[in-house]
Amino acid sequence: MKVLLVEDDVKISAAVSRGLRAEGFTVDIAMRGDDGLWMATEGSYDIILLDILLPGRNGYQVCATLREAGDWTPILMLTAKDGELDEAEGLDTGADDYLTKPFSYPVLLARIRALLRRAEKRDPAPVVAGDLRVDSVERRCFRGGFEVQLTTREFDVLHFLIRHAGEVVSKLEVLDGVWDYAFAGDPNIVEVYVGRLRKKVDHPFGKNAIETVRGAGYRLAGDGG
Amino acid sequence: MKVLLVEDDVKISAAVSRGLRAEGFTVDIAMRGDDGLWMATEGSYDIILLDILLPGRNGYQVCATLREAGDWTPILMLTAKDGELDEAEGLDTGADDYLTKPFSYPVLLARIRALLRRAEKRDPAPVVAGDLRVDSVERRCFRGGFEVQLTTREFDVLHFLIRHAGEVVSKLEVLDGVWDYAFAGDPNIVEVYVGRLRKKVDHPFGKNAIETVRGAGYRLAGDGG
DNA sequence: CTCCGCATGACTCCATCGTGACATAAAGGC
DNA sequence: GCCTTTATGTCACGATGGAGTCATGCGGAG
Repeated sequence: MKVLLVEDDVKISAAVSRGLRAEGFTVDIAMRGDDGLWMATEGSYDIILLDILLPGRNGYQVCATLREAGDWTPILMLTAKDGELDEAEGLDTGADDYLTKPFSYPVLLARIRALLRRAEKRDPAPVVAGDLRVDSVERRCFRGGFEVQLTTREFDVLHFLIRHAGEVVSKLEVLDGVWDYAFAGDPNIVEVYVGRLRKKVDHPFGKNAIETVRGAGYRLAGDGG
Repeated sequence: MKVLLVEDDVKISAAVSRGLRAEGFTVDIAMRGDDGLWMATEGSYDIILLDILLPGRNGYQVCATLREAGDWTPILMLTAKDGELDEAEGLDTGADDYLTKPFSYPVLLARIRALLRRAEKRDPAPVVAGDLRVDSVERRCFRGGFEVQLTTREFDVLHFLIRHAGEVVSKLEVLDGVWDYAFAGDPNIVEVYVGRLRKKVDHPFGKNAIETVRGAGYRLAGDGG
């Protein structure tokens, strides 16, 4: 699960991102409104946490621009103090929820989970490919009815592949979709994780679920098997 | 990949074009708005970088004129300073993105790549010719309902031919379109790949899907068969 | 008939991918 | 608090398939 946190207060963003990462979220941080907009447009996030008062472009504008562009990623608005946010205005620009600072971490987490559940219901992403199934809320994976134990990263990679089942996804797309924006490492890491996944979820016999398309990337078999 | 840069500041255009050429882009430069418009109309570019303040005709006008003429080449607007560009206005004329000067080169490059990716996805280019069909997302090729295994290069060449189905395309055009940039090698490579494609996708009997036009290039049969 | 452009099969080399081993960092048990 | 275990990412090496080169043969155009 990828979270985009757009917040210029370093203390808050540090605390929030640390907490969310401990929960297994992958967190990207933007400190300016325009940067946040850019990252939201380019990246693919499961949820966006958006401060109102931001340099570059305020939260309302970011939110409105995203919605105009047809991006309906769940947005949770963060507002510095009661009254700063005209709630009606915030919701009118297309935000899904708002939270007034100071907020406690458990409350934030609860709101995030609630939004994710709601978004999941509204727009269910494919979670099944062949006899593979993932449960994104519980972070569990099943093959043919039997559960397979996966680590956080392994799960994220598989989840990403299932959401793009049938498509060829390049290693860079996987990297962008699963790892931090700031991840500067070797794309070889994708090969490593695909390898680990194959060991765990591929059929012992028969054709591989994750197919290598040389020079292009990987393809998870779609409905066909 | 061909880039049209419309920019009257010589320092900027020199720096940008040098950088982009190093990345393998083919860069054409126009210093006036009307020249840029003409080049955009005449040539076929993958992306246009368009300054706002230009002699001859400003960037908004160039952009709007192109869109009116049905030209949907991705356009990245460049604006000299914050505030010069009324963003709403810039986007309303049909620009796909905008970038405020001064910008760093990596940011420019990232934006260009993002626009190209986006354009690739929304590109409704025909992917069917006769009983041949290619799916660029799944990177698969079918002849008469049966899948044909192609390597990356073979796929790219066939994809290019199908996008130009019915037209005669010269070997150089194929080279330019598939090998993208500065390929220093033997143009004979195109003949080699056409040969390999014929082996894989042509009918064992009956007329060839890929026709040789001696002295001019190749033509992939269009809807006719 | 002759020439030039195209077709084709064989061959080489290198980029890409797969994998096991290892360094670090975080989590958990005692 | 210390030690063990598990997870993440790095690296290097080996295997392999495909990209590109080349030489030769063919055939249409003039």
